[in-house]
Amino acid sequence: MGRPPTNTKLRLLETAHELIWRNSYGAVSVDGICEKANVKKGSFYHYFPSKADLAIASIDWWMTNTIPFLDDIFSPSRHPMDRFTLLIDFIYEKQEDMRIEFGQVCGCPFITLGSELAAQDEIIGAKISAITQQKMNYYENALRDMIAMGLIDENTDVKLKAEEIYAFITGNMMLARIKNDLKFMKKSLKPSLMNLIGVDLTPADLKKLTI
Amino acid sequence: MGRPPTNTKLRLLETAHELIWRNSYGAVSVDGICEKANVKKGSFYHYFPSKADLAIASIDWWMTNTIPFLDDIFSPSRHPMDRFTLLIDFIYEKQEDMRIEFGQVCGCPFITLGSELAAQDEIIGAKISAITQQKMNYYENALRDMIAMGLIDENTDVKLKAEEIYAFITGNMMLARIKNDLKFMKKSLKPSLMNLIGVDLTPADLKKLTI
DNA sequence: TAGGTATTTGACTAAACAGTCAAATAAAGA
DNA sequence: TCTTTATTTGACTGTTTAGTCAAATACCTA
Repeated sequence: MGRPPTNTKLRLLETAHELIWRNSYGAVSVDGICEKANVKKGSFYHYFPSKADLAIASIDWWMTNTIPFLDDIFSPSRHPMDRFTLLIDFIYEKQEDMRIEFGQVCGCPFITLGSELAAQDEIIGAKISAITQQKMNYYENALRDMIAMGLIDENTDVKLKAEEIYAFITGNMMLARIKNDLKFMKKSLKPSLMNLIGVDLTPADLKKLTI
Repeated sequence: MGRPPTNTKLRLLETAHELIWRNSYGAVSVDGICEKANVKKGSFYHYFPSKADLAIASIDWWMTNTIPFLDDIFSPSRHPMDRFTLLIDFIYEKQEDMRIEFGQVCGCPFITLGSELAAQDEIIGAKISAITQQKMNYYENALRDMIAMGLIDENTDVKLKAEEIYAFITGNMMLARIKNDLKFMKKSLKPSLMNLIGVDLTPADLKKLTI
């Protein structure tokens, strides 16, 4: 009974996510989101109590969308080194797509938003921290498999190493956004990451890791 | 002849820098900066043509302030490993000071602002990219000394390694800001960085690198 | 077809926003 | 003391902002 649900809420989530990712939270207005999503302001506030709530919801929605991809990339059926190289491919391809479509390398939406708002809104800080932890769990899992396979030093502190990996990838995405340039990510991120992880590769193997 | 200069412009630069660093560009208003700096709005626009111009000027001013510290830390008279450990000390102490004073780990002001505005304003993107390069030059210089001293592999690509170092430190500062937490930076950043650089250290030496 | 309910609409507010300007003021030098 | 010049002031504008609300609408079910 009653009027059936529409895709309005989803359109707002998608639009907000895209605009905030491409620009910033502060540079995007509720009016701007509504216009792009073809939604009237009254509808906006029917679905979301505030602009900040939409931002948080859009982050949740994007992470929920991302998990199946991470589950695929970090499938235990894959060789653990392939998981990391596939992760970099996945990241690079998305960044390159956006650069082509919007003329702008956009970096990581979670980190960009978190950096902007963490100091003002501790809910968003906690949310992004949780996502960070969630991603590091995939890394830890893969690192343990690498130890089991004798690919890296068995004394590796996997929690620490996972944090290093996350910080390294994050830093590179941030710099790619600021420079609006994917050269480093394309040419060097994979071999640099393998070196950070502590995998021993021949120079010939390293060369193959350019995207 | 004429009325002598005052410190009004400097007060605006300092205040803008602090407020934008602690919060974000979008969350800070011209009115807010003026109030905190005890400057009337008319004076603001006497010194700066726009809010964006002030932000750029405050970044320049902060980098100019920072250079003497970097020159000291990266003095060729120091052992190159000490340069990097001192750099981490320098970063950590500033972050800890701000955490105590403002209750917030603030991260890197250049990167935070760059990440927020790079997509909207390419002048600021270019400015932050230049600062990034400037910092990496210090790293490269130290890395070359490390090669000369036989501390790291003589085939190390110093340009690449400097980029890795910068991305790694940047990523860690960003995560510290988002989590509002300096634990990783205090406990693990130094040894992780040494490992990334490729210095061979005994476990005992590594332990000493906690701040 | 009537009743119930979620959705949509557009006009509305009040505050905050960046930016303007002419006039007032303070100090140094002639 | 008068001129010159940089600085300061405060009142002003027009726009954009997030958020409100009562009424209208669409559609499902009984």
